[in-house]
Amino acid sequence: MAKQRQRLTDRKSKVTVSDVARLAEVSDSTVSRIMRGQGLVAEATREKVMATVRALGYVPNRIAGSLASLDSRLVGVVIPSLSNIVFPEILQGINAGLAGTNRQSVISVTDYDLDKEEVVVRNLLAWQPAAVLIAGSTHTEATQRMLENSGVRVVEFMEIDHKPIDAAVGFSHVSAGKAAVRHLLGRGYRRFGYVGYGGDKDLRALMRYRGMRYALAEAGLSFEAEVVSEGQTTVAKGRAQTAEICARAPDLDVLTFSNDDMAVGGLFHCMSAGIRVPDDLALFGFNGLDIGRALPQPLSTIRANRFEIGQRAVEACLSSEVRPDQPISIDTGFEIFEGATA
Amino acid sequence: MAKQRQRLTDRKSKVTVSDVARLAEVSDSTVSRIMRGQGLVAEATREKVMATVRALGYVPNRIAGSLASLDSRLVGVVIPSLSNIVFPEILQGINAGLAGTNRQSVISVTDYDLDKEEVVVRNLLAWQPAAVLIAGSTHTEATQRMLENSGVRVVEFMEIDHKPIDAAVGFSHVSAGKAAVRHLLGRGYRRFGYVGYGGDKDLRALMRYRGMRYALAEAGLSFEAEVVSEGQTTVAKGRAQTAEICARAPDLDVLTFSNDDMAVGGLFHCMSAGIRVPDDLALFGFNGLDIGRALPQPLSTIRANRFEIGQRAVEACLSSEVRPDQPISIDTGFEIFEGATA
DNA sequence: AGGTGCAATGATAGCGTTGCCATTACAAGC
DNA sequence: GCTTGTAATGGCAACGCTATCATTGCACCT
Repeated sequence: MAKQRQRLTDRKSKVTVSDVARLAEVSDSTVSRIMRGQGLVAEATREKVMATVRALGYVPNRIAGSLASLDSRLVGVVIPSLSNIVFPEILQGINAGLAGTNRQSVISVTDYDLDKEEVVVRNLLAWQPAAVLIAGSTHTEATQRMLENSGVRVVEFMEIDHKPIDAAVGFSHVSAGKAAVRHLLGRGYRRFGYVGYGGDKDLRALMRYRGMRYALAEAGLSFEAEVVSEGQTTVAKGRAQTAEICARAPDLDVLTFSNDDMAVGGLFHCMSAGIRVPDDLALFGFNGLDIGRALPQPLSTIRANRFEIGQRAVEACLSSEVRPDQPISIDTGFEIFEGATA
Repeated sequence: MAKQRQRLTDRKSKVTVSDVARLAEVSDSTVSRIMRGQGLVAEATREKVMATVRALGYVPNRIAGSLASLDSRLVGVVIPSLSNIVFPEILQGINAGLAGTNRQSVISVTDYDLDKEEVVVRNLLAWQPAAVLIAGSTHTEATQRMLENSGVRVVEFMEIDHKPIDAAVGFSHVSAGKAAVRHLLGRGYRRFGYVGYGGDKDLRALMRYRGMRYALAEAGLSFEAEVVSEGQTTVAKGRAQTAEICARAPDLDVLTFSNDDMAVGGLFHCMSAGIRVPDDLALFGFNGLDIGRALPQPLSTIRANRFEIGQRAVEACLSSEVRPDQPISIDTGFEIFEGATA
């Protein structure tokens, strides 16, 4: 005699396929087929079932569905921050790429912390995603191993300076740093200062910085002053740090910033302090943000197409279920925007 | 004789609890207990099992776990946009509130489109979230019904101008609009212009606008000119639209903007056009963004604590599994930031 | 010796769906 | 009439885990 277990049932009197099937006088299979829009179903049956679906307010349980079909339709996205406008822009590209597919993104934020990234990746993989899109190519050993062993497609976006696990989409930050400095050297600047943030947390900012130093060294130069802060990038920080570097090293030609937010802050300082830009001091940002273009004096900067990075990252992982034989890198490039501040 | 079905097995040679259990010579239950950190387990057993977990690279399948325990540990978050900095800030508050709990957020974006919101909510509910946090209180009828019938906790954040389904966290945008205008009237401004975006999409901007009109009408006044655009808020748009309104109505005292982005653009236009702020023309924004404070001339605006909104929204829905008898509204308030542009 | 209580572990039935057949109904062809 | 083919539907195990008992082993009492 079967013992009747009670379990957590009664919980929320959820409506299930079986409820719908019973009321519509069809089998579970038929309801399932209709809800998924797959397989052959007579029009009359479909209407009858849909009517009861509406009547009962049935919402399919994707958790059960994913378990049964062994496909979660999820794409995990791992980014370091949401407050840096750059990442929301990439997310828009990702969502655009995902639109029309039946895939859905799940976003996790690491706060530029590789240990947090490890936790976040573990949690993500537990949801059996079809693919993982992750910012950057520097991870803890454990993260690296998890991603490799997971078997799912992994696209590392933002940078292509390292060899990817599976695929990478972005551009070379080292090259971008070099390009910025070479451009400024070409315009005659010689006395460089650097204003940055993120310390050793924002690894891409660090790579650009390295590229800049490399290009300076080529010309027998180096940064004559640097002011770097921790934490997130803000206009206010850029302003304060620019004030500081100006006080510390008054004879600089040009300041390069870790990004546009900071550079805009720098410009605001100059406006307030009566420093003429670019005659007294030139400013050069990075990212090509909207705000830089709208300034009274458009900001000189390097522009990268972030929306495209997101979109192509999605394409890269949706193109095939299996990883390529050789890791692939997709270069989305960058361009110098001359502006009026350098 | 049992027929041996093949099914999609072999798929990814996934490691399961049973695999771990067999190798560690314990039962599935014990492995499960250890992975969840619940129930009594001898230290020696734990170590033995964890060793095999590491050896096999076992990652628990949360899909199966959620189905079995009838608890997904997911909190759905629905926001209109990621490019409007305001929402990432709220997300940070939400993540902060979720930290330490075992809950995890899942973010969906609606692009200020109520029909898209409906789709997004349906997809979210299919994942059986423990709660749904959704921006705003205006939804399609179907969305409203789904949320009501889902039985899960629902927190509508950003505004408290409407009666919520379950709970609301935010402030009154109508009051904020009124407060802005009354403040400006108090400072002697009489000839008002409005520069906005979002048309009838951004419903909260619209409510603030209504509040402004109401307060103007109280004083026997109205907007003498308005320039409104579609789409998302940008500094560039603010600049262009300010130029337009200045050309169209040169005698205005003060411009109120739908938000700070637009107002910053307005200030940039004034700088370029040689319009003295606030003597020739005063500017008043909304949101209290970081950039407004860092300007050479701090932007006059209204500040709301968005991080707190996110955090308290989480608190509200985690405090209890069941809805309160009466819908509750939590007012996080706002404050006028005097600044130097009005 | 025989109970008692508790720590530790095991066995198993679901959780709500879907994949994979099997089955039915009915029209067309011989 | 009897296959044969195809559209439509049904039955049921399996997905990987956890909730809920049941059981075992052992120290400690009386």
